[in-house]
Amino acid sequence: MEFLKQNEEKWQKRWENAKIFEANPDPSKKKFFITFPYPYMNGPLHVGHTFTASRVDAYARFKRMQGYNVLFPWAWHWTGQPLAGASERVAKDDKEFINVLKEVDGVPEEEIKKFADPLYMATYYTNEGRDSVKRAGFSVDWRREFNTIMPTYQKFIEWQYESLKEKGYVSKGTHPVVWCPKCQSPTGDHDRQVGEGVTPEEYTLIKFKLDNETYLPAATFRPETIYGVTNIWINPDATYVEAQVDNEKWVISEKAAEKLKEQGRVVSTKRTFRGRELVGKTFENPITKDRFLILPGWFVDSTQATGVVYSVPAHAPYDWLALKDLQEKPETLREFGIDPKAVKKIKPISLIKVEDFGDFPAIELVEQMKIKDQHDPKAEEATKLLYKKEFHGGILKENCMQYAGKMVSEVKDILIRDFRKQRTADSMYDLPQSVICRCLTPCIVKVLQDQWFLTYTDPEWKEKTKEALGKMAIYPETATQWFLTVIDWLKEWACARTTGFGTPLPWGKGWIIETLSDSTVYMAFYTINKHIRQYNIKPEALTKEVLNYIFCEKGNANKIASKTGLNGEILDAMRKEFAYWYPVDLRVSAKELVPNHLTFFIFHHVALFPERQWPKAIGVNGMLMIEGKQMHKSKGNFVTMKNAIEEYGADATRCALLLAAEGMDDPDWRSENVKDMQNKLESFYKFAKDIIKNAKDKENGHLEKWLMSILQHRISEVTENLEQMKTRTALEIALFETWNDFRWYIRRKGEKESETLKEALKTWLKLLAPFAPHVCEELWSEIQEKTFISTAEWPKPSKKQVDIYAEEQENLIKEVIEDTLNVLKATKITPKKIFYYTAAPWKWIVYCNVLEKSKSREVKLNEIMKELAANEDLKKHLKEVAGFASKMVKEVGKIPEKRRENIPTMKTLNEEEVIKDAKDFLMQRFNAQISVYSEEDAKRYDPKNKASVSMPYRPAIYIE
RNA sequence: GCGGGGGUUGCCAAGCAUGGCCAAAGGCGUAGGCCUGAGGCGCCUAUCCCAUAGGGGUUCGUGGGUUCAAAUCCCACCCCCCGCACCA
Repeated sequence: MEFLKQNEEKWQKRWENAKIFEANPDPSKKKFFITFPYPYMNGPLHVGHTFTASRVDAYARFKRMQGYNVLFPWAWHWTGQPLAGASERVAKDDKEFINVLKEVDGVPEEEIKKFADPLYMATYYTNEGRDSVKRAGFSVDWRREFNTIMPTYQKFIEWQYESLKEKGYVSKGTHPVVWCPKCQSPTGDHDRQVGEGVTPEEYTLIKFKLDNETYLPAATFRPETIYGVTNIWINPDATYVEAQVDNEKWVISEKAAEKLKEQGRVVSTKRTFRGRELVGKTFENPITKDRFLILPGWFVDSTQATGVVYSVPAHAPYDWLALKDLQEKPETLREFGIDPKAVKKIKPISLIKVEDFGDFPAIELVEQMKIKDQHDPKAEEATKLLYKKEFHGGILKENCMQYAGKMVSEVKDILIRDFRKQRTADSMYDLPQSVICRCLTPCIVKVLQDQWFLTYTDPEWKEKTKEALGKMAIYPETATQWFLTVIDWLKEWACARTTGFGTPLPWGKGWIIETLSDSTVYMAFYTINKHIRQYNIKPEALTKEVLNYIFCEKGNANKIASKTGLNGEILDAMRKEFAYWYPVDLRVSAKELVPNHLTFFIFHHVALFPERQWPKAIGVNGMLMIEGKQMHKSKGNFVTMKNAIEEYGADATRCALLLAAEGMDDPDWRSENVKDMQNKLESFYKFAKDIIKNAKDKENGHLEKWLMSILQHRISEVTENLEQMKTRTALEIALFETWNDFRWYIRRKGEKESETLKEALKTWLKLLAPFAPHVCEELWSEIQEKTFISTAEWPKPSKKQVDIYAEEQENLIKEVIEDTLNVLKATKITPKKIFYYTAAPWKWIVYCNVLEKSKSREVKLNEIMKELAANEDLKKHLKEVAGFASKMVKEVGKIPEKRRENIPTMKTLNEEEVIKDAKDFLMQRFNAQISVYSEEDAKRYDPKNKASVSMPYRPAIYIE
């Protein structure tokens, strides 16, 4: 229905004109500062953004209605490489890419050309994005908007980084990256043709001694196995070099020498030769000082690490297979001038004790798995299996010197550290698989020098961050554990890079602060950007002193003002604005940001701000799926925010998304569901309008009381769930459950012309307004409310309106229907007459008694009987009481706790009257005549003598 | 591999933390009826199996266990999703 969509734009304009979402400090009101991580502007906003932002907006609107002064700002992330990369592809006339921009992003032809300028591109998407956000009806204060390359923002980031450095959270060091030699830049996952997800791995190099001055560094992930070395493998056909590496003479593969040059080593090659030259020589184990043979190993990949491999046949299947092979080929050995007897003598050396295996697990595995030779693919499998097994469950044996008796997993790092200290070990990086850059150049590992890091390793910083986390509310709570492990796992983070947009590192020429590092405390910038824009404050004025004054209350206002030329009052206003809004009360994002952004967000806040300004809460949600699949531009299933809203309208889009998931579950966007939601909202509109139009009868019968009573529960439920960011549950109740209550009322009443319905509708609209604000606003105005529902007061459940008796009357009717249906179903009778016989008063006494007893502990029949026997009213029925009471004990178990408490407070329910009252309704329902008697009514019609089986809430039934 | 989250009745999805109110909410779909000129929309009813009297049986990834009692607790296993860093 077009009407609802037009309606949306109408209300968006009105909200804007009335400035109801512009929030200013108001000390008389509690504040609530809620944020959505600014989106990266290398493309349009999509339904994933819409999902998270809808949660943020629903919460913002909820809090606003609760009377909080709510600030929900918005900004745009321009920092980083992809924006530059994307515009470069346009500049290079990348057809495929341009097509995506046209087809998926919907960029007009004439605009695309201008995208060769990355700033133009960013501006374009930002403008588009702003339109979409407004069209979604998000309650944003736009006066605080910015992008991250604005000079004023950059002054803020400079302040942040200078402060971090002063506090000692920034360090300088080296860092390995996957590097494209041609592009001369790190090759991120997105820039790769081959090798997604491959990261540099650090090998330990054991420096075996070839002679007094020459080392043969063998690469390994298992340096503990040095105690089991029996020989070294060299590929006789590969090219090796003798090279000066820093101050030592190393023999390594030619490739390795090249690699080491990129890893901060000074390498000069002295001599190049074939591997076979080394074969047959001996070397010394630097730990045990034993000497062993170098043997030919064709399986050695000289392009991997140093091209030198040491052999531990007891624990490495490949080594055992290769050794066995050679032992059976004396002629090959002779070719290399090796005495076959010497090789025959080589015995595996056992050094790890591991469950399920004897001394030589590698040999056992080779036999068990029937691995033929080193070319058998099962050899790889066996290697992995054994590695895992020995790492987790292995214990080092006697021959491992001071490490004997320790678990492999716990001693590994210590051992590496010790070996390196003794200078018997070194390290190098390499890629476990090949990585090829988009430019088709094979990548290498480069160790970047002079890299700047955020020292997330700092134990005190970690501790403080955990403390902050402990004080925060995390929605859902299950995400807390994840945050904790991330805080522990985080290592030093390279916070600067050399290309792309961003704020230059204030002290490091050529470095730009990286995207995930310039977006951690910028929420503080929202608080002052209002003034910066309003008074056109120049970036030069935002000096360190000014910002220290605003954010840290350091310095003297007058002095700072006169020094910078800033108006002192404005300076103070900024300081107050920050002090008013901070801390951030809630930040919400998808779960993919937990391991980086959201955790950084906590880290930086605790580093820069005092405890009272630490964030209060984080909400985490799932990742949006499209028709059950991940959304990807390349998969052609990319849905933009703009398109979604154009097609379905803002309210339907929001509600469909919110209804799809909560917690960390992934919501699924299904166009069918959204379409359906659109229909639902339309019929909701009609339904509500009908109520408004027809409201005239002012009655206050039990049905009215029932409706108002139920509504109070709905208010509590929606409020409680929303409070916990359970947006799905909250919406489900606000929309569907409440709707069902209204339907029940109307059906029972037989018409919908009551004033009570309209009153209830007002509350219902409020409960729904955070989710579907536009349609609610429209209906609110049709009730002739002059205010905005967006700023109306959130309903509070009223105890006075809760009417247990009215609720129980309807519970009785529902149970009567259920039982009747069951009988009809079992008997397959088409009823003409239905007779109900309600339980006698004495049964109610017993029933309530049992209920009361059941509240606390297990019901004891004999105790109950004692009490009942004393009751005057039961004297006449004493014989029946025992049997009935025991029956009730069973029956009562099926009743919800709440009702168990409620029912006895009524003492009794006049069931006969209640059912008689609903006679017309039941008649319609079953299309039969309805008669009601009390069980004790002597004149009742009861041919099958059913009446005696009646129980409270379960009248006896007879159908003919 | 490591870490985090999950696997519920045709589908989506509640419930599982505090075992019994659970044959298991709600929505969708499907079937029947009403409404309509016919649609769509809306409304009502049904939707694990059996049952001529309100009852019984079998279900909650798989296999065990604890218990009077398990979707819910414990153990093992299988499967799916997300993250693993210089990149937004």
